[in-house]
Amino acid sequence: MSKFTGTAGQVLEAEKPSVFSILKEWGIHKGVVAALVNGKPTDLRTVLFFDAVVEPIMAESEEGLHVLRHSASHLMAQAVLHLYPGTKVAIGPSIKDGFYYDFELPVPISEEDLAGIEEEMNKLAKAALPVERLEIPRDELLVNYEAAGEVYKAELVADITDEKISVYRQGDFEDMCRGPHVPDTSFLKHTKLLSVAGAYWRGDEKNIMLTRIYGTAFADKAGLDAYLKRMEEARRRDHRKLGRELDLFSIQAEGPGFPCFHPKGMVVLNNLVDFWRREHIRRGYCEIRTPLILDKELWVRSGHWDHYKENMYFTEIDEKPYAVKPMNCPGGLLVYKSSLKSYRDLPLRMAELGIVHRHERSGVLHGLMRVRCFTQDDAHLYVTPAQIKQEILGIMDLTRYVYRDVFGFNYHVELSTRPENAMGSPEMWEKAESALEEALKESGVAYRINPGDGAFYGPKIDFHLEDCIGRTWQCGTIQLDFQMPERFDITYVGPDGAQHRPVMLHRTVLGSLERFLGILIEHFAGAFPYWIAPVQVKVIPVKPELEEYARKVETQLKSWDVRVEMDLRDEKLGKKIRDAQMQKVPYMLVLGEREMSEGTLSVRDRTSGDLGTMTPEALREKLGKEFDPRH
RNA sequence: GCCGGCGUAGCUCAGUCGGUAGAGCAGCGCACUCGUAAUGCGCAGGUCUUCGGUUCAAGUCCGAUCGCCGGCUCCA
Repeated sequence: MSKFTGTAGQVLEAEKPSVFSILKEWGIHKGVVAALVNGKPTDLRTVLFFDAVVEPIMAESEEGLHVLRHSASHLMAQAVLHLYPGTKVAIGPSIKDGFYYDFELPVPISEEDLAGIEEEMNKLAKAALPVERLEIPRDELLVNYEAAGEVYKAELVADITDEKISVYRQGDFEDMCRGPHVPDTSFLKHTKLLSVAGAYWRGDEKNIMLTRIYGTAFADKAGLDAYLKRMEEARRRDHRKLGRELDLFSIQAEGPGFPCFHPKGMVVLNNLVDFWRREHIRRGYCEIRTPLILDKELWVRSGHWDHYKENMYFTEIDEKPYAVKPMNCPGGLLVYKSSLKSYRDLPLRMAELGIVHRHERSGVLHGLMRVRCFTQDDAHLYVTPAQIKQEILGIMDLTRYVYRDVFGFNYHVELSTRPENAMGSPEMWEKAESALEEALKESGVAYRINPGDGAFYGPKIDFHLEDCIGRTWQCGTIQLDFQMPERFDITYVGPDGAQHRPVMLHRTVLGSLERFLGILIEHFAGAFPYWIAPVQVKVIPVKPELEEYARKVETQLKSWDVRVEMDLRDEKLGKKIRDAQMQKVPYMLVLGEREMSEGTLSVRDRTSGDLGTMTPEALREKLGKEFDPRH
């Protein structure tokens, strides 16, 4: 007899019960997909012969969905093998919001084929095939996979040293897997296949490209429907679609990855930059601007030639080689070196809205999020070693202020460490990495380590913002660099009168104006906050005869620095309101005979609708209270 | 760059079996003189991405090209 304890104080003594029977005995078996046995995820079918604490994993919980989706990936693999005999299976994990499975298929498939696979999955789900766990000796499994021509599975087994490997079987399908899984396939009735894509075996582009099918699974229909609806909402917010509809920017075939900003997009960018500049001045930064094109020799000296050439564009001037800058630091260093620096100048915070060009591979371009020319809100801080931590904390404070307080974003922080093509000694890297980590710890923010993702000249702290469908984009970054100061032999005169080497911090807050704008568009679904909206107020006369009064109102608003547009088209009021709403203009002023005779305005808010009439002064006061980080 | 898909009017999309291109919105004109999310009528707008091939005939079939979309790899 073994003794089992539940988390709500349940107790049970039984002889070799299954996990499921224990939960059933306690009456908590409904909606359960697996269980934690002494904290370890376990199948419901598993038979226990030792004392244990047993806790259910509910289908709707995060772990439950993980189990469900992982099982769904097996179900999909089974269906694919039925429909496409000869398919080799690779790996099929659960991921955020769903799952995928990679296959080598005998024939290419497209999204049109997904319906057929779904149908087969539903058939298998209905059949309620028991999902059983087997323990197979490693060597036997390896031989079996090799004999079956399952080269990918064989490769995976070859890397495992355990004596026994667990395999899950459902009907005619078996897959090596840690589990746990649902007890039978009837748990997998709410699945949806989403897309098919290519994916390199083991994520290495030197390897063969497999076919990956993405899908998702939920505990019930409501969960699945809610997810599909959320995806739809995400598409509605896509910055590429809104960018066109709101006439913010365009990217033409003549310039792939090189966006054109339209007048309205420029208003947003200019306000953003205006805010950025004020905030930096407040925080003790100065601003510089360096050339887009500089002598190739500079890039050899900086190490970019050796470490970043593939991403650079080159040109020639008077038969001498030049490069288009992919980063701003070398130019900034030239400015630093242009005069003698004293310790009294440090920390020296030199900001630059630098336009950089980088050759990005064609397949990675994505609206404003991934482009080939972008404006970094860059800054280089030249500091003494003793000032490093304090300056990093200062940048983190600025970042928190901009992301959270000004725009209301969620973000997370990563520490990216030494990459493969790193420049400089391992000791320097260790020193730099621990300095960053120390600052992170002191700041108290949660962070995770992103190994091998540092810049070639130093480790970095990265700030990631979420877009509308939960994809995250790196925006801000703080990079600690001992290399460039050496390479460029920059110095400052210390209090002792001797030459000392400063340390360099590279950092951005917004990251790139382009990407940040893309994220702003999606975050606000195009309805920008008042202070940054391209058009803040739309003046709408009820009929053409009121043009004169409308012009008067327009002039008055302009004199208050309000960005105002008039709609003088010979259209019905409803139409003009609708158009202004769709352009997401924060305020609409409806002007009719009544307003003209009283000298008032009828104000409509884009979210709450008609606010009634007010005097121009009252409107001015109201607009003056709108949030603006520059005030 | 790689895998798969898609390119028809400014935008969103029809276009059957290969027979010589159509709608809505936007634009322009006219009428309506209008009160909080689409007034009506008319006009104009296309080398069907581009180049080549098959065919009596190609938007439609085939190949390439450029671009875009979803991923992978790579990155702000």
